Amino acid sequence: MAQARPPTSRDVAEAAGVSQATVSLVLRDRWHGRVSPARAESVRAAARELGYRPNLAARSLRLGRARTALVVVPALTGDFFGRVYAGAARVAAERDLGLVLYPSPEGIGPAPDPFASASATLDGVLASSMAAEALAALSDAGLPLVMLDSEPGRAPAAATVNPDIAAGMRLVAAHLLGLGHRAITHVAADVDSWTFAVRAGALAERLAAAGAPPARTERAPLTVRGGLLAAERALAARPRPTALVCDDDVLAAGACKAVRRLGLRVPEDVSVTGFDDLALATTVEPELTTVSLPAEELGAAGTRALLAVWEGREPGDAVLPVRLVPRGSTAAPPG
Amino acid sequence: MAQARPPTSRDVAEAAGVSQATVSLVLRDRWHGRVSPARAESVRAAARELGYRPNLAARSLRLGRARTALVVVPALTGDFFGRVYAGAARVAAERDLGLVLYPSPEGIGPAPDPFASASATLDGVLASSMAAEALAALSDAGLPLVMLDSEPGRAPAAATVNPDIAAGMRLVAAHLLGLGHRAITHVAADVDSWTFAVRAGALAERLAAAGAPPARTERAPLTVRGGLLAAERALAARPRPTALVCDDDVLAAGACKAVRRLGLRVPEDVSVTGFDDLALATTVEPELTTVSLPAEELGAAGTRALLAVWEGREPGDAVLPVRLVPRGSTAAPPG
DNA sequence: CTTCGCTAGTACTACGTATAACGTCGTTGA
DNA sequence: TCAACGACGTTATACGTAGTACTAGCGAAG
Repeated sequence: MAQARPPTSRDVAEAAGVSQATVSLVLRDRWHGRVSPARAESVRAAARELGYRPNLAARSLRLGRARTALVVVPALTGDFFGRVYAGAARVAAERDLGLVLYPSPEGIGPAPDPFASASATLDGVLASSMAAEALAALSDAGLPLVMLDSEPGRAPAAATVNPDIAAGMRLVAAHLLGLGHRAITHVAADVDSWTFAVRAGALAERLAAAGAPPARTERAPLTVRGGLLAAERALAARPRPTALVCDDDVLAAGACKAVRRLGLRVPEDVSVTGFDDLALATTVEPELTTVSLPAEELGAAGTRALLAVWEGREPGDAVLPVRLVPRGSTAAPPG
Repeated sequence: MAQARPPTSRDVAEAAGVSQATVSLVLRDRWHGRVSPARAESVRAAARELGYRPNLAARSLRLGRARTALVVVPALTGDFFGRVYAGAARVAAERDLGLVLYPSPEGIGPAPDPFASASATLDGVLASSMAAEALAALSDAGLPLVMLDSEPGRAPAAATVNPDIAAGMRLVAAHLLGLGHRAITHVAADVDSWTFAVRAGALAERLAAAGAPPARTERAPLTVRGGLLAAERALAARPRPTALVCDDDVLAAGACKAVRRLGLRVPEDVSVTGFDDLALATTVEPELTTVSLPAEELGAAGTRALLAVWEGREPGDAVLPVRLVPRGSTAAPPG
């Protein structure tokens, strides 16, 4: 039978015939030169025997910190932030720190207090800029904050980690220009966020640099249906665009549907590009030409930045390289 | 300037000119008849003024419990468990309890200790059966455990909450039989899990009840590519099946790809059904006929079951209704 | 005028941990 | 011979909270 009450360090001490202080010293690996190796081993054995787990609440209380960060991501509806979290969790496991995942319930329901729902002492926050609602509550808490995919240098973030969105959009533009496209419509996410502003800016800039006409723009909510409707509007214009540059793979999936709904083909009649390289990109047909973002590395770098802050170093802003992944949704324009 | 150290209940007491005990009484709403309304209000005002937040570590330590549950889900790669969590979070917010999300990094990396990574005192676990790795570590912790999508009545789960998978698969079978299909192949998830065994059993049973020939079976890893390869094998058989029943929408998406890769059409030549009604189901073309599971309700009911356990009631096993969603991927067989 | 009861609080303690400060031996150098 | 020292542990305390047991004051009942 398991005991009703979980064993404490005092129970371990009693079992090993030492004081509670010694147990703490041994299990925290602070015993070298202060406890004999034999005793240390017997303490560890007793702890193992009893199935001792340190009470994290007591530890946090005593230490005044918890080596734990809150990871704030948008509502979990895709695979992108799952990958970000996986990267963060990998680093966290290596460096022995805790992560509490907080999926901001944007548009799903009222946001519970991130702190209360975390139920733990937090001493850092790693947040995606997409989780705007939750950030307000967090900003005035005085915790070190590392932002993912957010404008560098803006307080109160101690550091930012960004994929090189601008370079990605330039690669998309160059790819389409190289195929011969000139009539391009930008299916833009209807979200007021720096990351999307950067996409628009980089696209315009690259087209201008090539002497191509500027892209038209259709705004769309960040859903498949949003992409579909925006693309339908875009394709109704004359002359018809030969390429649709979408801010996101989800929008691109919708755009592909719109193209076919009008009796046209992707990519023969209209090329479509996505962004993010979600699982979705290789699920739909044709598979999407898109920009692959280093999601895992984003989470990992963010976590390292937070560790840097804790250790008193200045992490600075990081920009991670991205990659164009040409697939079946782009081809030379017709004619 | 914010203070270096966050304010404690003692700071609030000093500001309000009362004792720390009074602060605790007032803020925990245990003051009725023990503290005058005027004093109570002044305490609340002082707390607001200072931006007081109770130290959760201290509270957990004192109370010996945290009203916090660990939610164990498989690695976050789709939208299903995001919805489960949203449902759980909704109930948690209503009933004032904390949830810590633990995405089991199956196949992604080594599993960190669920307890250590939660960084909080836990007194319950809500777990999906799909997160097998993490469950081993959890099972011997002596915490109340509510399982989602798992065989009822198996220890150590205190309760289970399941969508009515068997009914769902019977609906699929009836739907296809009604359309006239007789040559059916089951594209089965190659995962040793109760939930998939139930699917196979219900399909076989329903076909037999209708006097139809039994389904053939092709096993597939739970990926788009897995579904594609399995469906290719299935479609190579003679006579060729007229319908592919897939254990999951992801497999169904792959199956659709396989059909088209062989120069056939969905649903004119081959019908395809999915399961789960993921976002994916309405993203691919044609949209998938599938079984919609009440994901949010699954999370909500699981959380309620955990609350029941905490309150000393016996929650019992729950089965939630499912719904067939006919869409474009099924039609009458050719000929 | 005592005593009871009620209101409106306060003092104090325990939760489990980490660590600073403090013994207590046996050994060693002068 | 004795102080000094190192090796090995222990005692005691604080972290912030919740709540139990107490007290003080005061009006009313006896």
